Amino acid sequence: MEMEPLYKPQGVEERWQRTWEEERLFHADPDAPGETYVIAIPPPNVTGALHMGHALNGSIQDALIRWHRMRGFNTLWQPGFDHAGIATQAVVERELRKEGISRLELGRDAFVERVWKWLHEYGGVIMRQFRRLGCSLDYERERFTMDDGYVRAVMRFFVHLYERGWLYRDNRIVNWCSDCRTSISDLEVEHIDVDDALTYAKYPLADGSGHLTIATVRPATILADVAVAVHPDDERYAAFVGKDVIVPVIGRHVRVIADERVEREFGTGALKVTPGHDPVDFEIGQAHELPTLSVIGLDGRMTGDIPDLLIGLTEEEASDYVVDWLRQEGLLEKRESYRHSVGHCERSGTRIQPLVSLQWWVDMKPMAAAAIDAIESGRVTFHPPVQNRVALDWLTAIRPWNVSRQLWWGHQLPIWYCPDGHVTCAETEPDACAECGSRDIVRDPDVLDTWFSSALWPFATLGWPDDNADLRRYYPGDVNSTAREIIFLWEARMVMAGLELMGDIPFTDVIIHSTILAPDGRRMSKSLGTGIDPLDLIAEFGADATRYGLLKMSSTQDVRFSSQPIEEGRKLANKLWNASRLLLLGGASSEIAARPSSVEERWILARIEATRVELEDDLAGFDFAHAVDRLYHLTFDDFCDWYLEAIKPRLQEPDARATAFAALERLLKLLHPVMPHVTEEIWAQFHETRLVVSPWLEAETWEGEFERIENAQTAARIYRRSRVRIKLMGDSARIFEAVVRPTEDGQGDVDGERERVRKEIERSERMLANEKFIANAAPEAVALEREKLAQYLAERDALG
RNA sequence: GGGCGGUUAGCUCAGCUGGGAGAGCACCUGCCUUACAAGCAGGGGGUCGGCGGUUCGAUCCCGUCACCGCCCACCA
Repeated sequence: MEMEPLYKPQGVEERWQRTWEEERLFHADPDAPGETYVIAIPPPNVTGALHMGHALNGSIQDALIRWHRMRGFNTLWQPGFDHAGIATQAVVERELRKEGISRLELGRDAFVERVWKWLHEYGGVIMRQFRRLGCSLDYERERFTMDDGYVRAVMRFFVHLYERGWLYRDNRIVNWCSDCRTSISDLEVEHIDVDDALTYAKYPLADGSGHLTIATVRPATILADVAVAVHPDDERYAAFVGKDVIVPVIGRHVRVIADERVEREFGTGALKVTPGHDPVDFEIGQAHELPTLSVIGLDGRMTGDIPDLLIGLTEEEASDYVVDWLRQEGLLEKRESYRHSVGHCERSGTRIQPLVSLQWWVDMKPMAAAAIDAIESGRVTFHPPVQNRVALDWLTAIRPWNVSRQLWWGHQLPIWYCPDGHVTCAETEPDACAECGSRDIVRDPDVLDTWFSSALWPFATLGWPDDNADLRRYYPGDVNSTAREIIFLWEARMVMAGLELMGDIPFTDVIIHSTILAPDGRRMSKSLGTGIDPLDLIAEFGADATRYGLLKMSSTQDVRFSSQPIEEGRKLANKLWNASRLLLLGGASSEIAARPSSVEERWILARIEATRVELEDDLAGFDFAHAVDRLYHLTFDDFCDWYLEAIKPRLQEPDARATAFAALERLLKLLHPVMPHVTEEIWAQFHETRLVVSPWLEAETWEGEFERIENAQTAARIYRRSRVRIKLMGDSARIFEAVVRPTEDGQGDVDGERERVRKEIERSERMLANEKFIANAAPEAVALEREKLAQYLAERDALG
C-alpha cells in the first residue's frame, strides 16, 4: 500500500471499524478463557444523537476496554439503549401534532404502536455514531430496555419490591409537570431562581377582633387554604392560636394553628396552610388532620370548589384576580418583589406544580443502607474520591421514590385492581384478583420511571432474571463511567438494585468524568446553541484525533472546549504515520526483534518500557489526560526526535531495522487504546495479524544508560547548533565540557549561562547558610540541596 | 439556605505528601527542505485572585475576602 506523506484518517477509520466488527473481534464469548473485564455503556436515549458527553465517555471506556482486551482479559463492553419514557413519548407526540392528531385521539395501544414504528425508522442512530468513534462495543449484544427479556426483569424487580413491602401506593404531594402531564421524581426537578412578587394579605378574624397578615408568592392558592399556622413560641401570635380567620375571596373560616415548621423570620411569621399545593403545608396538614383541597388541576388550570368565573383560568390569571379582590376589599397590605428558587421540570422547563396525587412509591431506606455499606467498605469506589462523599450524603438522606408516571410509553405497572379495590401485583397478567377472585380486574394505567429499569442495566442486559452463562461469567462487572449528574439517578440505584437482586455490587469502580463546557464557559446545550457536534470533529480531524483530544480534556475539573487538543491529536497521528513511513520506505523488515547494539537503541527500548509502566499507572488510576500526554511526548520527543534521528544513517543495516520495527511495534501497542485506527493501519503494513487483539507489552529490562543518553541528547543538539545552553545532569562532566567549548563564530551565550549559574549558587548558598534550615528541614532535603550546589559549582568551573 | 470545586504564561490546562514555576497552542529567532501541507533547535512572556497567618522556607497548609461554577435543598 502506498503511504502518503499526510495521514488521512477518513476512509481508513471506517474501513477498520467494519473489519474489526466483521471479524467479530469485539465479541465477548463466555466460554473463552481469561479473567473478565466488563463495562456496561450508559444506555443512551433511543431517540438521541451523539453529543460531546457521549464522545468523551466513549473514548474513556474504549481506552479501558481495548487496553484490557490486549492484556488478555475476556472483555465485554455491553451496548444498548434506554427507552427514555418522557423524552421518547414527547418526540412522537410532537410528530403526531404535526399531523394534527393528539395522543388521546389515537388511544393508548395505537400510540405505543406508533412509538415502536417511529423507533424502527429513526431510533438508535447513536450506535452508528459510536462505531464511527471507534468504540469496540460488542454490537451483537445490543439490548433495549423495552426488549421482552428486559421487560420481564423490570416486572420481577417491581414484584420483588412489592413483596418486600417496600413498594406502596399513597396519596402524597408530588412534582407535577402540567406540560408532560405526569409526576416526576425529585431528581428530575431543577431549581431555578425566579423573580416573583410576595403578596401580603390580611385574613380577618372571624370574631371581628382584628386581622392577621400572611405572605404568599402564589395568591391563587389562597382559595385552597385550610388553616393559618404560626410558630408555637411566637409571642406575637400566641393570642391568635385557636381562633378562626376568614380566607379572602371564598370566605371560608379556618383555624389558626401552631406548628414548629413555621419560620418566624419569614414574611409576617404567619403561614397560610395549603396542603393541596405545597409540600410543607401538606406535612402540616397531615399532622393536624386538616383536609386537602385542590384548586389547580392536572392541566395547570383552576378547578375545584371555587367561584365559577375562576374555573379554567391559569394560575397567573387567578392570582391577578385574587390580588385585585384583596385590593378592593382593603385586605392587600403590600406587594414586594421577591427572588427565590422554584422547581422546574428538567425536561420541559415548566414550573413544577406541587399537587396531591395517588402514586406508587418505593421506600429506599433498606436498599440505601446496603449501598452505603458497599461504598464505605470500599467495595465500590467513585473517582475522583470526593464523589464517594457525594453519593453517601444522598444515600443517607434518601427519600421515598415516586416511580409511577402518567405516561403511555414505558413499562406499565404490573398492578391490577378489582372493583372492591383489592390490589394484585404479579409479573404476568393474572386471571383474577388475588384476594377476592374477581375476574373483573383492571391494570393500573401508569408506567414506571425510566430510571427504574435503568437500575437493572448491568444484569438485565446479561439475561437476568434467567440464569445463564453470560450472567454467571460477566456479573459483577468492573467499571462504570458517567457524568456527575447521573450519580444519584443511575449509579447509586444500580448499586442498590445489584445488591438487592444479585446479592453483589454491579461494578467496583465508578468514573465520574469532567463536563466539557462550551468555549465561553457555558454548558453545551442544544437550546443555548452552544453545542459542538463530535461528528463534525471526527469528520475534520478523524476519530483518533478526537479521542485523543477529548481524553486530554478529561481532567477531573470541568474544562472549556478547545479544538486545540484535538489538533494535537491529529499531529500525533500524522507524526506516527510519517515515522512509520520512514521505516517502511525500504519495505517491511524481514525480521522484527529487539537487538539493540547502540546506546540510543537500548535507550528507546528502555524509554518505551518506562512509559508502559507509567501509562499503566495512569490508566489504572483513570487519569487519561496524563496518559495521552505521556504518549505524545514518547512519540515526538523520544521516538522521533531522538531515536529515529540517531539511527537514521544505519537504517539499512538489518539489525538496526529489526530493532526499529520492534520499537515501533511496542509504540503502536501503547498508542492503540487511545488511537486505534491509525495504529492498526500502520500495524497492517507489516503484520498479517490484528493489533486490536495482539498481546500488550510484557515487562522487559533494558540496560538503560538514561542519564548519559539524556545528557548526550541535549549535548549533541547543542553541539550541533553551536550553542552553550545546557544543564548539567548526573555524572556527565565529560559531555558537558565538550559542549561548552566556545565555538568558532562565538555564538554561544557563555555570559548568560554564567549569570544563571551564579544566581543559582547564590540561592543555594543562602539556604545552606541558614542555620534554621539545617536544623529544621528534613535531612534528605538538606542533602539534596548540597548536591545541587555541588553541581552548580561544577558548572561554574566548566564555564570558566 | 447547605455542601463541593475552581481562580497558575495571550488561550486551554498540568503541577503527588511545602524546598529551583510546567505542557500544548499562539508569538519571536535560527536551521533544514526528500519520514512528517511541515519538521528541528532555541527564545520572550507568569507579584501562581487579594489580604492575613503557620513555617527556616508557601502555588501547595490554615483563616478571611472577592469573583466563577457545580450539586443538594419543603422559608411560604
